[in-house]
Amino acid sequence: MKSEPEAYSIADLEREGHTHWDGVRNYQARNFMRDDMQVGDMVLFYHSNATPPGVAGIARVARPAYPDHTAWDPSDKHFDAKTDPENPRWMMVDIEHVETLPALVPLEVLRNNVLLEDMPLLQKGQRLSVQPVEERHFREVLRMART
DNA sequence: GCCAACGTTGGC
DNA sequence: GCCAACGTTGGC
Repeated sequence: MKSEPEAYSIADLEREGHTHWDGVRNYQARNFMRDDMQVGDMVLFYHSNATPPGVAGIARVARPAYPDHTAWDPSDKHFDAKTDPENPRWMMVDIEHVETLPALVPLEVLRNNVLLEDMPLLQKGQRLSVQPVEERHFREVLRMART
């Protein structure tokens, strides 16, 4: 899961303990949350639009997908006038903090690891804020974070 | 259904 | 700030 640290960082998650992942307004990203994320699933917390960008921590899914109420709040940045509360369009999950990595694993370092070359995050043009991670990639990123 | 215009993401 | 990539919108 990606977040711009100026908006919400791993430090924010560590301080709060858990959060709901509101504001996703992309159907593919929503579908991953709604269809594929289960309580207990582990999450790489990625800092996007950062200097440098990279994996900053680990979280865990704490609640399966449910309607994102911010879609109906006209004062919210991600308000969507076309979504009907009777038929929710946008969903979110809750995540809880697991670990703030001792040091960020930069995107550039990830790109230099051949074991990660087919990781979705690193594919050209990909920009989904929620995307799947294979276990082998997850483990490799953690191994890199610990060395 | 096609596609141009526009908006967003996010690395650099 | 620039720009590539991609998604959405809306006219036709």
